[in-house]
Amino acid sequence: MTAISESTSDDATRDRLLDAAADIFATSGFRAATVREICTRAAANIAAVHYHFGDKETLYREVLERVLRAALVEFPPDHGLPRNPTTRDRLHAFVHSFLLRVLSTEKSSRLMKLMTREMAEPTGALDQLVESVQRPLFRMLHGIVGELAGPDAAPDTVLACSQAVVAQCLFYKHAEHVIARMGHRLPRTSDEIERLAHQITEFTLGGIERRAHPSDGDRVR
Amino acid sequence: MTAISESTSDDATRDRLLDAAADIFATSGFRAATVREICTRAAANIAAVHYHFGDKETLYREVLERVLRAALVEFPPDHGLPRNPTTRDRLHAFVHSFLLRVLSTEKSSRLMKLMTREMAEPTGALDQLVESVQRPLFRMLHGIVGELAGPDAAPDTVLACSQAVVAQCLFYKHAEHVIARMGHRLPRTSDEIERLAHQITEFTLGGIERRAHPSDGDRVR
Amino acid sequence: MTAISESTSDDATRDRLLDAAADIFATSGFRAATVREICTRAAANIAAVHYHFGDKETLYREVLERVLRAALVEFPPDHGLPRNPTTRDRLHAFVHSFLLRVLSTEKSSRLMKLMTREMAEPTGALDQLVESVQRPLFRMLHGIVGELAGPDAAPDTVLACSQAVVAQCLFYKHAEHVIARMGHRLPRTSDEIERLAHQITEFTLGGIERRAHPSDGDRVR
Amino acid sequence: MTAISESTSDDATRDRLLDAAADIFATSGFRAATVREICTRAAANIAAVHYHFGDKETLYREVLERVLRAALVEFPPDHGLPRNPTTRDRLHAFVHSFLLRVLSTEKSSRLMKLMTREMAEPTGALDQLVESVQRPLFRMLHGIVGELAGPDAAPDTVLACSQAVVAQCLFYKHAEHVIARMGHRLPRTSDEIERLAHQITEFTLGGIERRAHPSDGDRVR
DNA sequence: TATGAATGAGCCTTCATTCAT
DNA sequence: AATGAATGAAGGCTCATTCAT
Repeated sequence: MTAISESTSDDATRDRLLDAAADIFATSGFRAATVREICTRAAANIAAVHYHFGDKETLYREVLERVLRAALVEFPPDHGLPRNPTTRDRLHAFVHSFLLRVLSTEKSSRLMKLMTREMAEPTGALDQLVESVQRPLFRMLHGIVGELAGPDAAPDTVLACSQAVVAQCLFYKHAEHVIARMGHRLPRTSDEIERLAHQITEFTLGGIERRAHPSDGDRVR
Repeated sequence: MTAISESTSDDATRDRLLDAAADIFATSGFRAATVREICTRAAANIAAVHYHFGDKETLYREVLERVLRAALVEFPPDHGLPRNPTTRDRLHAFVHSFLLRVLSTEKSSRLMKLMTREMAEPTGALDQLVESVQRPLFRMLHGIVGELAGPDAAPDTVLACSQAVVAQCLFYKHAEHVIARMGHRLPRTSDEIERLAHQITEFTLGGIERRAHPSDGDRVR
Repeated sequence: MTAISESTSDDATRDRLLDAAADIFATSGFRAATVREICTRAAANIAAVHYHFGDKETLYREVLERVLRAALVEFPPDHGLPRNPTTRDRLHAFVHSFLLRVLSTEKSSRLMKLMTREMAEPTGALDQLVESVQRPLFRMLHGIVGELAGPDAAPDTVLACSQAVVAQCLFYKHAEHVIARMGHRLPRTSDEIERLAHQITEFTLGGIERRAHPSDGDRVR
Repeated sequence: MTAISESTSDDATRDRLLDAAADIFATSGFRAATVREICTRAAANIAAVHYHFGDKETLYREVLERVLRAALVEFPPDHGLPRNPTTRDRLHAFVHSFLLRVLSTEKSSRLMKLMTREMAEPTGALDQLVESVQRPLFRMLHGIVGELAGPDAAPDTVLACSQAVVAQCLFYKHAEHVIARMGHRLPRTSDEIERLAHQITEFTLGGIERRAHPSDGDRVR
């Protein structure tokens, strides 16, 4: 009942609940996941979720936030950047870390699908994530793309190109099942992810150049 | 009692069910949608879904297939193509029609979200759709990109560039809510969609060129 | 609409319904059988049962009665009796025909299970059957047993012995599944049924004798 | 709130459910019985059956097993046997206890009808009961009949005579309704049951004797 | 006469949440 | 602080029956 004993035992159960919930939400989605299953896997009482988090949705939000933060810590957007990076280096690092967060480990991968799900079908947990995580990231990307496009590029163009980068990165998570069903290989290993990062970076550089300097003419027929 | 009302009402209930189901599935997703609500909105009895479709999932599949086919009829991938189109024209038409299917009308837009949802969280209805709809479309796109990249382009490159096109088009539907929450404008009017189609086409052409002819050097810093 | 065309077409559907219902009731029991399945198998409309019989239960009663009458016609209780039968012959014929009705053909066998079911769980269809079929049969058996027991036998004894005969015959239908599960063979062929009839007859004669002439002493330890 | 009511009410709901289920299953059978009615009679919530038993069928199996075990404890097959029983005593005790289990108290009687029902229309709960209860009982009976028939009796004969015993005992439960409808009295009181046990025992002894020693000739015409 | 779409009551089950202990 | 039995609303589905044609 004291603060000490409280925080000790509590936190253990609380953490087990968060871990179990992450697994089960990732596997089944928000609706299909059941509080009972989460508590069972966490070796906790059926009432534990209500006790520690109030309700299922609050638990879900905490899981989402926690997972996203952990991924950002493991793979920050300046991941693997050299000392004096070029703008291109920074774009590549952004893309590469994005893909790593989204595709790398089995666990992280499954958990990141929650984000994809959330984007297609927001449950209300999305709002806070947009503000605390996605907006800063996108702002960083927007800055990089702005530098690449140059000072004369139209704001619309910079925005569209930035969105194209995000679109390409998310696609491999979002369309995961369709890609697999079409018979195409999904990047899983470090090498595959690195190669994909390179491809996206190059593709993007080409796109930006053409959008930013249309005066060069259409070299492609 | 007249011959007219007779023939009209033959499949009236069935059609009303399909319409109502499209609305509600689009709004709530498969799991959250309830048969009761669908029947109520269709002004039909609770048992009507079972009578006409067997179960909820079959109704869902029929809605999905029906919506997709209707969209493809309204906006075919060669939508608005001139008599003797260049390859670039064909890419633009593909992208433009894709966006129109996904973003244009309020109704179609909401319905297409079902596809996005399905891609993130397949229910089994996806398989048949991949085969009957998505694979042929992707093959067409792959052909176009192959022509643009030229005969010397690596197969991997052509595939990746094709995926980049799909990724950009889907993004505006898939990340709809996030885009809105970030304060960016979603293309809704014909003009906006047309402009976006142009942007994606140009971006893609730039990307393909750079990926296909890397020897040109990195003109962007 | 004339009486002629009426009876022709009607009777055909009606008969198909009765046949189909017999099969399905026999297989699934009254509750588990569905009107839809019966109509489908009879290649009739879903409303046909209501049209021809009023409701499911009336159809059931007609099936039951029809099956029982058919079995009694095929295997009457004096089945195979010689010209001047002894009382023992008549007992044997009674038992044998009883077993044949209950065990012989696959179809008849399954249908007779309806009777067993009905005895354990009467649906209201039993009353009329008791009166029209079972009471006359039992009266005949009671007469036979009375002759065998002799004029001095107590009424109670005659009744109990008659019931013992019925009990033995019904057992092989009623406990069918348990017998099979215990690993014992169920009589199916004519020979097996005939042998069982002989066994039951002999057992019964022994029982009657001992009950009717207890003065003989207990020869069995 | 007291310790007493606490420990008592631990499984109170579960027990009330079992009692209510026994009543209602006995009256209506498995299919016709509804979970709602059971819960209502047990003064429990509609979800209580799921919580305590998982589903309707598991509840049914537990009721069946419980009823059978209780009956076997109250009336074991050596019920009322003297110190040094003869084989005939043991047959009588077997028959008598069988009848008591099946016919005695109102409650037990109704519950035992579940077994009868189960035998005519097994739901899958029968298998375990056959193994755990019926097979050992039948083996015991088979031993008794074997002793009575003597070492020279054919195995077939011993089996058939044993089945005849079971058939006679079950008949009064299985054909309960028919017997009543025919106007014959069903044994209910201890005296009536005892008299019936005596009748069946004697009838069986006579039957066994005749089947086992056919050389004695047919004393009954 | 015969159809088959439509009805509505009801069943089993599921699940997040609550509450007495 | 923590439990787990109990709750009650709701969901998908089934089926005999009805009714307009």
